[in-house]
Amino acid sequence: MAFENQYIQQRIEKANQLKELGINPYANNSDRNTTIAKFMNVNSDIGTLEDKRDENRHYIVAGRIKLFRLMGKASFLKIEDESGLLQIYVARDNLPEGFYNTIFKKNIEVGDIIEVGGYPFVTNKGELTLHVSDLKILTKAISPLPEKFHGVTDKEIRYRQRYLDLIMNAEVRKTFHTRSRVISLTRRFFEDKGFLEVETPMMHPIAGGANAKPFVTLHNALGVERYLRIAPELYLKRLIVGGFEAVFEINRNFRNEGMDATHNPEFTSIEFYWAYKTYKDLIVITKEYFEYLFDHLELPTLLPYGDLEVDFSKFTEIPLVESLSVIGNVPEAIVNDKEKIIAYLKEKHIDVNASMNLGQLQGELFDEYVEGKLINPTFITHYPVEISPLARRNDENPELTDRFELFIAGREIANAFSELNDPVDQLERFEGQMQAKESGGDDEAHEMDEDFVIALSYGMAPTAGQGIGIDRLVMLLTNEHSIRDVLLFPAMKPQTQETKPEEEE
RNA sequence: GUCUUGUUAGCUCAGCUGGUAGAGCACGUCACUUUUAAUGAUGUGGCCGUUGGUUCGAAUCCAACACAGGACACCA
Repeated sequence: MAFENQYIQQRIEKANQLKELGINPYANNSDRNTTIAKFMNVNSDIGTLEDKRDENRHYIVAGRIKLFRLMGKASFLKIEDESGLLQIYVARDNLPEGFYNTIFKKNIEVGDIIEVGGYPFVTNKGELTLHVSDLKILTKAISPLPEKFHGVTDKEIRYRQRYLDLIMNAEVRKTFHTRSRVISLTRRFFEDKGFLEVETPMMHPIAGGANAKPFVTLHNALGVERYLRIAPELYLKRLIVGGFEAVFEINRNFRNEGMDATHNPEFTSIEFYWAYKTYKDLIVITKEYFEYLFDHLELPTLLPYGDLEVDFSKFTEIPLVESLSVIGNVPEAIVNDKEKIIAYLKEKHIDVNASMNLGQLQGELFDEYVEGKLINPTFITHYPVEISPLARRNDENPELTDRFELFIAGREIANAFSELNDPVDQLERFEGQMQAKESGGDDEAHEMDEDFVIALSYGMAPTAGQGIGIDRLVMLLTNEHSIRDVLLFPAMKPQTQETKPEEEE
């Protein structure tokens, strides 16, 4: 059972005692009239006063008890609200007759949420403190909090019971404040640029827009399977066909793949599509976007990330094939020769499927020798057409695409390209992907989406589009190294319960 | 999916080459009206992740399983 623990039983008993005394331990309302941060701010002058106190000021604050130091007829407590931590001084003789001994000392403890009224003063040790004359319990906590000094460090508890993590760890709260700011700023940035925020389906008849395994669900009324979306791309481009010229969507994608420090089955991205623009315009807007974020988040352009230091004033560009030799130190003579790449990789004991085409092999080389070395922001441009089924071919070299991916701290942060708007080419690319799937080489190849090809057949203006992984971006900006630390409720395996008795028949 | 490390009180952790459980905090009781992880005294609290095996005897050794962390593989 849930509440059989002895400490919880003790606390339930205290809640019952409060009820018997006519005090509801789950109060209906609070008369709080300021936050702790405002209290600290407004009363920062108290220490300069002659008595170090001002009994004419009166504030009511509320918060959770984090520390309880009881010293006979007086106590010091620390209470915390979202804005900060405040010491309060509670003395017997300042409270109604009997309150201190029968209610306060006996039935109020660490973890409870209380409301206190009183005046500000500064203690002998120099700490701004609220001198309490009224105290009311707002919410009784019947489960005890983790230990006051070490807090909760067990990652499993922190993720499964995130509320405990948030109660105990102020820096975790700060990370999620930053995450919220990033999303809010992103929205504002694109709105200010004239983009329209749209919502496209989360349940797709065809899992398109990326190469990934989807989650499958069943729509009972229609009797059909639906896929949780792996990307919103094909719907957003349909909107460009429809005449919207700049759209964006910030939302979740779902991919039925492994979980690790940089992958969660559901993750947040922004995708935006911009008509009459090319990938070169996207490079410009991406730089502006980062500048905007750093400005508003007040981050230094020389940003530490673990052992690394990322210089956000130094965005560079380099074509993918060139990066193989220049950054990856792969011999220049082999990078455009399929057989030589296979031989080279074999020599380095890297397994490759012999049926891979040149573009895929160049992608392999890039992943192996270049990606991890891209610390400062780097736009890798001109991806091979074979690994870019939705991107426009380059005018000078049709084997390449007008595409880039942005890498920072050795990780992909964004993927962008001038969109393929030739419907016949798009159809052929889908067919090529289907072949790759059937020949067994690539079980995550892109699905055929005929309806999308038909949409393109009505004409999509030249358009550039980009996706940015918000979770990884937040990781970068908050110096976190696991995606779980920037997701409030990361995916976890269920904990095994005792076997259900009714299923034993 | 593979490898690897971990799982002991509400929390943070000890527990050696097997002899049947320890600390700090928290909690209970007592003292204490300016403390800073308050202090002093005293007490309660354990399916030692689960299941099996070895053994006279298992928190400890072995195996399987579950969950978690890390690394690799795949992906964003």
